[in-house]
Amino acid sequence: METTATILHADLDAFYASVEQLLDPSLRGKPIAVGGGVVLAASYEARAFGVRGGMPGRKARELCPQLIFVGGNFSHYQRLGDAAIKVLDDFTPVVERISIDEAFADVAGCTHLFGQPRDIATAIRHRVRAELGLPISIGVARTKHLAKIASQVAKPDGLVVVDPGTELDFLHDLPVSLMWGVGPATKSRLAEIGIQTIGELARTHSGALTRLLGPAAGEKLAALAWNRDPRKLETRRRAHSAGAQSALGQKPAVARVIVPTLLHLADRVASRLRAKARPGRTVTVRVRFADLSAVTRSITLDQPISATTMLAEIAGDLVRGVLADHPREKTISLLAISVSHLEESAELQLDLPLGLADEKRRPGSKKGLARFGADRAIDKIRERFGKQAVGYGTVALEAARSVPDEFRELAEKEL
DNA sequence: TCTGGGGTCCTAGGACCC
DNA sequence: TCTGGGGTCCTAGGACCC
Repeated sequence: METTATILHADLDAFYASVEQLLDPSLRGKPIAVGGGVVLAASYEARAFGVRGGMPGRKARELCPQLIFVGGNFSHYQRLGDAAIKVLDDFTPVVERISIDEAFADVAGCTHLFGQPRDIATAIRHRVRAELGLPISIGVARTKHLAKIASQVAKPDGLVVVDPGTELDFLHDLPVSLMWGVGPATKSRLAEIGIQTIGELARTHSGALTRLLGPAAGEKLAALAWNRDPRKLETRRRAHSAGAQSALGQKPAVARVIVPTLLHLADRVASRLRAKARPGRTVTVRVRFADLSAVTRSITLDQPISATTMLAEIAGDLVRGVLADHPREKTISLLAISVSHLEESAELQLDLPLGLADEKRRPGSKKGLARFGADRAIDKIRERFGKQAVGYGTVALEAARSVPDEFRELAEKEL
């Protein structure tokens, strides 16, 4: 069955850094990093020195003394990322956005209008460059996995089309680390049995892979290594969970630290849930200790919640449980709250605190109604005057925050 | 001078039901 | 009383992705 390669994977190159260089021409051609304490993105000039995203700013400066740190024009990132995706939308409705700077598109249905997939990809790259001033790389293949690998190979600012018939030749010489689902742990496990290329992986007996990686991962990698990728594009994916976390440095594990932090995190999460009318049933907290080891604890409620103080109290109970089980840990370095099992709530009014044994939390109780009213009031004030107008203990946390809220919002998925 | 923050998926054991 | 099997949900942890 000889089909055509119609799946595109488009990926803006060094996105945040490219935007900064676009906005300030004096930065072009220079090694720059977006961020401060942590490198959020590095230009290709900086990458040549080994600077990578996620790296501590201090280490980046060691590797590249002339590195220029820039503040981050977050609103422009959102605007330009959206604009690039819109270019894809002009060619086909079958677009699956992966993140702010990356998307799949299937052009099978529009070649009669715009020509071969290669021509469409070329046109997209020209338009993004001409209209937005940004470099974008595109991979074209029959499967999502191969299109994604092709765009990685195409970078920076390139196009790679993998025609049917040449797929395995293309794939099998590449390192396994380019595959979806192969991170540091899997890479080193594969290396233990002498597998470094995708071809070597393809030729490995499936039983050996299953023993090494488990049934799901083993079969998946074996299939991908032979370019068998059944995944279709999903144009409308909704999030299954929403969370927030805050790195604290090294803080004592006491209520004075924990309570306001959880309230702030609960506020971030719960206000998003309320805004999209998607309360959730499972609350998970994560506590990271001084040595960066972490513990999670979760509870699944009978009824979904999205009230801020309710969420903060449940999270507090879970965190206290964690600390009670680890009495020797006196210092915490991170707290996180996540809500999953998200439901569709037709009416926000349904979201009263239900489902706990605690008498005070029964629906219709005065306390529950009062809290519900407080959330509504805060949501309304924010609608009118902005997020900063009112909040929970944000001032106290200001100094500890290492990543601006605007950046956090860029990473949020549509609920 | 030991990496931030928002997500997804898989695994494995236990509880519980049929 | 003992034995077997399958399915689903919950919890905790790990790996991975952007």
